[in-house]
Amino acid sequence: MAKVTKLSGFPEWLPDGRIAEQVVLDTARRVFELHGFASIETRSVEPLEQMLRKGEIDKEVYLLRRLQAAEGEADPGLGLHFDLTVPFARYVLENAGHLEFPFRRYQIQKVWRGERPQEGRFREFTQADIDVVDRDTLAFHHDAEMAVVMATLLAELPIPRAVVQVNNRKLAEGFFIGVGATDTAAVLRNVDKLDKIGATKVADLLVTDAGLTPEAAQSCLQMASIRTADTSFVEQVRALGVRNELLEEGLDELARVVSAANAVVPGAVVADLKIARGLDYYTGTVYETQLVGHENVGSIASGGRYDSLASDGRQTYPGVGISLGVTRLVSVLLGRDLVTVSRSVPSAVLVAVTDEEQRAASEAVATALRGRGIPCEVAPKADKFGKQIRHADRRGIPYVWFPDAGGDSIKDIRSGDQAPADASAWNPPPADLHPTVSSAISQEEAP
RNA sequence: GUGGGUGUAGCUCAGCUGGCAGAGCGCCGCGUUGUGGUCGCGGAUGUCGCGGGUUCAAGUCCCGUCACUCACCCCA
Repeated sequence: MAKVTKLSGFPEWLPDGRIAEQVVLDTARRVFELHGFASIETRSVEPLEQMLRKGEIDKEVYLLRRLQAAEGEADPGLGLHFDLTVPFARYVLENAGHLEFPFRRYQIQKVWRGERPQEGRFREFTQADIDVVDRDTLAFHHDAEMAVVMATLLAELPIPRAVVQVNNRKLAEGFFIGVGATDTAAVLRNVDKLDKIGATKVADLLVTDAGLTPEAAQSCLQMASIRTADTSFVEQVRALGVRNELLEEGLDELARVVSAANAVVPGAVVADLKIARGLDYYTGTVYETQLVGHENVGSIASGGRYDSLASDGRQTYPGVGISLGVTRLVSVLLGRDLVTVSRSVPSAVLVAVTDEEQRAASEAVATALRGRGIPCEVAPKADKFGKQIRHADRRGIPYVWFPDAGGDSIKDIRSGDQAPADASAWNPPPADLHPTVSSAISQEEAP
């Protein structure tokens, strides 16, 4: 199940890898729809100024240019979308008059980023995104709902255990202000490196880069190290003795998310106070998701709350959402051999061809099977039966059908069992009807 | 964008101070003339990334270039 990469950062899977990806996509759609999210698709391009608002010129956006553009022709200023949130915000503004609020939507599409590729980092990849958006104010319980839906989705996939880590930017900012920080963004950025470079180096950076006193740095480090599966983080933070109004608000919000989520998906959502996520538009809750045992590939699902997802000047639209990195997840599953795909083709049955004069008889069998929903294909050549069986074996097709004027038979090539069969009545066991994707390893436990 | 590493068969790679381009796996055939897998025997496969240079001679040394890859930045 190897990855084939012609152009770095633009992954293409082999057929069995694609089957694994489709399981993720199908499961995402099913779980999202089960929770009442409506599907939309937005165009692939957005005006540049939309994507680069707040002067973020450092974003690696791919530009759209016409090959035959005339000399001096006006630059359309279009780029391939960088994420699904900005296009969604634009869509909400454009269609506000036609939408019912609160509006719940899911969106599964490719996005493009011109970054340097690495394991789990691509220039073209698929995101599966859910958001809830409302006018003026958005009920807070949706912050817990996003984590619950994503945890539910991930729990249904044949993958290592996933943990949604939640933090709250009010909590972090309030705490940093409470210890005297002036550049809270710098504190946040450095605290986020805790896992990667360790406590002592972060402490140094908090003093040199973020301008904290050594005591304040220690305090921030202690706060950022807190991680609990329940609401006990509140007491742990309070024990550090920092007092701030924004901090209290954040503590309250995060506690509500964690307790509400744990009531639905116990253990799948934890409070982790070092999660920074989103230096741009997130204003409250932030999410990040790790695959247990594969933390180094980064978050596979992230998102957060934004008080003004969109604004038309007279009305603001707050939202909260989370996005699954489908390509990142699938690339880890395939690249690290974490899943087993039962076969590389949809066919459950290969109908053998006795000789080319008898091909019509084989086609008739296939038509009968297909009429009853059994995916099958007819052997491409009337080779010796040994070769036809091998053709099926190579693709993982479990059954070979032998037409015979004296009575058809079907062989399970895994067991070698062969039995008489009638194309108008035979059915494979349900487990063999479609390719299956299963976990290749036993589930790992959390640290 | 910055800094390392690697490019040899379909895949994973070996190839010494320059001297006939290799192994394992896979693939094809036969044993087994219409029932695969195991086993045995046999066989095919190369722009040594690309371009230039040094040399009697370059996969090997030098220069350039492209691609891939890892880390940083940032993020799904």
